[in-house]
Amino acid sequence: MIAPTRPKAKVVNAAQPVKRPPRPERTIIAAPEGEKGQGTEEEDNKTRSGVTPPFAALRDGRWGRFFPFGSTCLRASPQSLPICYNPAMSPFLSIRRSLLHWYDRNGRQMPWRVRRPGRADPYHVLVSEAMLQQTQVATVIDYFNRFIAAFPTVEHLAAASEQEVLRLWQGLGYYRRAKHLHRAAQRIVTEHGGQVPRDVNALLDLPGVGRYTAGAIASIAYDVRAPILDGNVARVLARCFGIEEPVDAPATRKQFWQLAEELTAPSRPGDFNQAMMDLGAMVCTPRRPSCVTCPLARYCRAKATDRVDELPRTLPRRAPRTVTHHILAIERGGRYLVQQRPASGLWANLWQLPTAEEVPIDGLTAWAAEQLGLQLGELQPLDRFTHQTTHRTIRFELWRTSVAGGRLKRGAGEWRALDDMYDLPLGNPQVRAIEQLQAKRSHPKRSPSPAPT
DNA sequence: AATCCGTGGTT
DNA sequence: TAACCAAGGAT
Repeated sequence: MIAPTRPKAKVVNAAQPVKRPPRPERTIIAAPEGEKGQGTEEEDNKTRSGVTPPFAALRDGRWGRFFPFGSTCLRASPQSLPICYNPAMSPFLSIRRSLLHWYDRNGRQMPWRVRRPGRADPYHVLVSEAMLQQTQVATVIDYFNRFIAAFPTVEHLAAASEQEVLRLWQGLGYYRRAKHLHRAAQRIVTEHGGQVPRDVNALLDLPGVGRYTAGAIASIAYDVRAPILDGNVARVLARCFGIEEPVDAPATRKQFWQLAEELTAPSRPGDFNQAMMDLGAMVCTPRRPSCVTCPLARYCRAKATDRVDELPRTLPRRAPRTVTHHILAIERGGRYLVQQRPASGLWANLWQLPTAEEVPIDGLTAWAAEQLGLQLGELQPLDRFTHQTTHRTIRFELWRTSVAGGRLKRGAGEWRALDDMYDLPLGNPQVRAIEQLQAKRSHPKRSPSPAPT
């Protein structure tokens, strides 16, 4: 099998992003006037039987009227295209119908997703959408089931402690989401009578709920015609409409939202939005999309111009910074000192063994005296590992030590047995450190540990 | 507006 | 395998 060499997908990232060749004027297709606003099934049907309406198109920020998919519409790829949409139907209507038809046969089943005619529990949608932010479906499912088992209703969640919520969130990452979801539940109980709001603006007012999440909840839980724009939708739109601008550039995000709003089906907005995301996750994938099974292939400009592997473009990212943290396992009478992290920043409100962040080894003694009020015994190296986050590569070094003097400062932590630490919410590096302590607690002498550097 | 916030999956 | 990406939001 011959694999043709493909150009790298991220052209913007590969080279210097400073100078991009001037691009032809930008054009984004949008719906004709008649399809804007709160559409209905009747409106869909009416337009469907009518004449192809001219499309409004956005060119360099100015709106004009053009015929859909004609050579005048998208200057980025002016060659004539074999577009095979039903000429009696606007492309938006064709796209909606094709996508919903595909979704009815290929849509995924999920614990929080109930197929028509029944609809999902709005509380379940709220919880799932909070968990799904920047997190894949497969990762979320087990967390969602455990979470709903622990907090079956919004009242249960509102009444829980933040520690309980964080403990169920442990391992999912972006722990601020847990705090926001918890507070959102409390406000839903006190301000909305225990009912997840149906109104997008009321949803937007909840902590942790942005434009995407508000649209997702309104459309999926209540079938309100609210648009969504997530990574999947942005990718599908960029390819389907051949949009060359970086999808994560603020200037283009506005236009993607506009496009998403006008494309969202009036009759089944919840299913339409989920269909776009399923399509992006299952067919129109970031790499090697399955165009042969794509229900939108007929309309796809990226496919017609053989640019599927080029789109969507993204802005270049900053390289993560590398830092070193020292974890101190301070033992006293079979227990270890643990403390809660600050309420903001990395692993906010989670617990940890005292960890000196970006402190050189020869400063650890002074650090412990200042932060904990303790004089440390000899430092015994136990483990070292690296941990990746989005913006940092953290090199962790784990040391076991004892208390040689001093008195623990107030609020600096508490002493716990290793086996009792799993009651506390912990980030992954701390879990690993505690597991190392457990594995080596009966062999405190020599170990194939890192040499201190 | 640019940066931060976690972890796991994919190629 | 290193880079990219994921049902984004807050500051």
